[in-house]
Amino acid sequence: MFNLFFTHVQEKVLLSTAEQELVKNYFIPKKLRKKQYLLQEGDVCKYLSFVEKGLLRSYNVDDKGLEHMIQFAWEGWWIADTYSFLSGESAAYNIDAIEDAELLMITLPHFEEMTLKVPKMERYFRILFQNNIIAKERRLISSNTYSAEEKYTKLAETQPQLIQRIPQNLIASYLGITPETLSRIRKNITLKK
Amino acid sequence: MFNLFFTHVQEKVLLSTAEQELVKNYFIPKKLRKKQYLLQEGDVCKYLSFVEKGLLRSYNVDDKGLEHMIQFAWEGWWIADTYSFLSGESAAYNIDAIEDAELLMITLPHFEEMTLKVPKMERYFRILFQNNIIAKERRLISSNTYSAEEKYTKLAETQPQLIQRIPQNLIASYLGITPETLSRIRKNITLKK
DNA sequence: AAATCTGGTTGATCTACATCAAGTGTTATT
DNA sequence: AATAACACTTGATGTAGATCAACCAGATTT
Repeated sequence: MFNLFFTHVQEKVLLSTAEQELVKNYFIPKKLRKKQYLLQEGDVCKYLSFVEKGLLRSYNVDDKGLEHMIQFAWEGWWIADTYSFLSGESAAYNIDAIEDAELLMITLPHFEEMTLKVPKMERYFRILFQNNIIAKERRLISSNTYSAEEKYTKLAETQPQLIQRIPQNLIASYLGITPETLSRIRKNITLKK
Repeated sequence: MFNLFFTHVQEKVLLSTAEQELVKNYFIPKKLRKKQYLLQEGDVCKYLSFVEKGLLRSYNVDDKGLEHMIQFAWEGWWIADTYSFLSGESAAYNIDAIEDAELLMITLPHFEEMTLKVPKMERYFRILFQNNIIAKERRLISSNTYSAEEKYTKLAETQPQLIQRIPQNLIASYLGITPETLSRIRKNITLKK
């Protein structure tokens, strides 16, 4: 269950067997069926989750009921409902499974405790978050700078796996465009060739 | 020189006097005049900088020569040229001063070393980055979800200092709209009242 | 096997915002 | 004091992409 997890962690920090055992105990394994929500209705707890298997998405729903993709996560990636504890937004925040998935979850209080008990995990997450900031910055610039077609082609170049695995309508939302526009863009691209 | 710096660090972690001394030695103080670049032309070193005084901006320049604001930073904030070491972008990345500024800079190699030597700083940055991710996520959703007017009014509500202190044309770029559009939006808002 | 649902395509129309262009007031520069 | 440079405004026009609507194919449910 923790195979992929430790493979990924060990790429950034080296844990002793004892540390590994400590870390393991903070995580709760969970399986999700396609379309199932990560959180049950009314669940107030915030989680950070590592994806061992499958594919998830996080998204919010605006006041008009439209979904906006925030992130996709598959094997080897983390996903969290971080956004939701920022107040002042009249938006719902959800995580659910696009494909059947297996996760390792940790609550935020346990996360804080673990990073104190195992400083190497503190380091692991500092590095992870640092890289994530860069990725988000890049996406932000892309969103403000490029046309819909440029955004799509850049995504297709940098993250081909994403294009293959994720339904077009969700990719459209991730890029901040409508499914119709994405469909036309794709048609246009194939015509060019 | 380090007053504000340690005030901010101590909000998240408590450093001993010895640790403070250690940390201090990794930082290089620097003063910048309005419009001066943080990096000299050809400077390859990447820095992370804490703003003690003044106001900076980071931005990139696309292939059409247009500037796109990435971040603003004033007293108590950090700014970095993180984006630039991602390859595959035909874009220049700059940091410069909007107002005269005083900084504390650390190179990336020193940063890595410091976090290893002073684990509390590792923790400080993990928390800092975690919060930054949430902020960027929020900005990304805003960018994909809302109209130009909504983006501006939301920014004005959540970051009024930013509106007061930063020239309109830069705010426009930060929101991914043109200065002309922002001008019209502001006119429109005052007319409504 | 029929019916419903889901993801994608295509067309017609509409609109928010960009672009181009000219003009104003204020702050630097010589 | 004259002039240039800069931040902002206002108007006229163009366009990328949204919206609305109908349709289709494959998968899922009954």
